Amino acid sequence: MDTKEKLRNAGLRPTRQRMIVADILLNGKNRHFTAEDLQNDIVKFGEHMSLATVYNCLNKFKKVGIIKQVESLGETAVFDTNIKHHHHFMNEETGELIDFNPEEIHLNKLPNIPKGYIKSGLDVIIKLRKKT
Amino acid sequence: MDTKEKLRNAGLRPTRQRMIVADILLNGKNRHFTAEDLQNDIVKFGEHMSLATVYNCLNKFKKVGIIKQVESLGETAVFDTNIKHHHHFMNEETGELIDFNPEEIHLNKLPNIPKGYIKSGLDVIIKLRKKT
DNA sequence: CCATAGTTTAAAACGATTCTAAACAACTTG
DNA sequence: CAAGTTGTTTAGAATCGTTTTAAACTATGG
Repeated sequence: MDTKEKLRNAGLRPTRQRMIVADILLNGKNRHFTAEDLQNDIVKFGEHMSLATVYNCLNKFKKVGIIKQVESLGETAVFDTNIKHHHHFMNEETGELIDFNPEEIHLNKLPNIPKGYIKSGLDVIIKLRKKT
Repeated sequence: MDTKEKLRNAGLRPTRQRMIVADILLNGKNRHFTAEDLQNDIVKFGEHMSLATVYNCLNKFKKVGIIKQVESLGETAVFDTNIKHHHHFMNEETGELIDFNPEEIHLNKLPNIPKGYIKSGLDVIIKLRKKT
C-alpha cells in the first residue's frame, strides 16, 4: 500500500506535507521523536515545513491512530506532598491524581533491563474514566 | 517540631515565604498541586507571593526532599510510531525512551479502582541509570 | 551591628505549542 | 476539466508554564 493510499484510508487528505511526514515516519522502524526532531529529519530529507504544520500533521496522525503520543501527565508541573514511593491513578478527563501504595500492586515478572543500565525507579499510572 | 525548625533541619533558611508555604503544605494531609494552585492558597491564607518565589520555594523543597514532583516525561511532547500498547524504559539522565512489551511484565495484583470509575489504561515507566 | 551570602521580586526572557488570517491545494459536482 | 467549497499550510503573533535577570531585601555568623 503506498503512502497516498495509507493516508486516504485513514481519512486524511494526502497533501504534499503529509506524504513527506508519512514517508519519513512509516518505514517500519519504530521511533520516539519530538516535533522538532521530525522537522530536522524533514530538512535532511531535502524538504522544508513550518513547525506549525509539523504539529498539525502529528496531531492529525495521532487522532487517526497512525502514531501515538507518549503518555505524560500534562504540561504543567504537579507537586506532591506525599514523599513516600507510590503510584497514581489519573482521571483521564480532568488530569486529577489519586495515590495508591506500591503494596497494592504486585509485579512478579519484570522485563530485562537493557545492557549497561540499572533500574533506578518504577512508576505505574492507572488511567481512569468515570463510570457511565 | 515547628515550621522554622523543620526548615532548618532541611538545610533551608526559614524565610517568611518558606514558612508560609510550609505551613500550608505540611499539615499532614497529602495533596497534589501546581505552583498556581499553591499561589491561590497563599492568597486565601491572607498572604501574597510572586509566582517566581512559589517556584523557587517548591524547587528548593523538592531538592531537600520535603515534597516531590510527580513524574512526567518532561515538558516537550514525544511522539511514537509504535501504536501497539507498550510500556517504557526511560533513561533518567537523557530522557531517552525504549519500548517494552506488556507481556514482559506480569501484574497479578492490582489496586481497587476508586468508586465510580473504570480503568481505562495502565502505563509502566521503568527508570534507568547508566551502570557505573 | 556588619558583612556576606542567600532570597525575593517584578519584569523580561524563554521554549513548546496553538491560534490567526490569508494564501493555497485537494476534492466534489456538473 | 472549470468552479466552488472545504480543508491545509504558513509566517507570525499569541499563549502558557517556567526560569532568568538584576536589584532590593533579609537571615546568619561573626
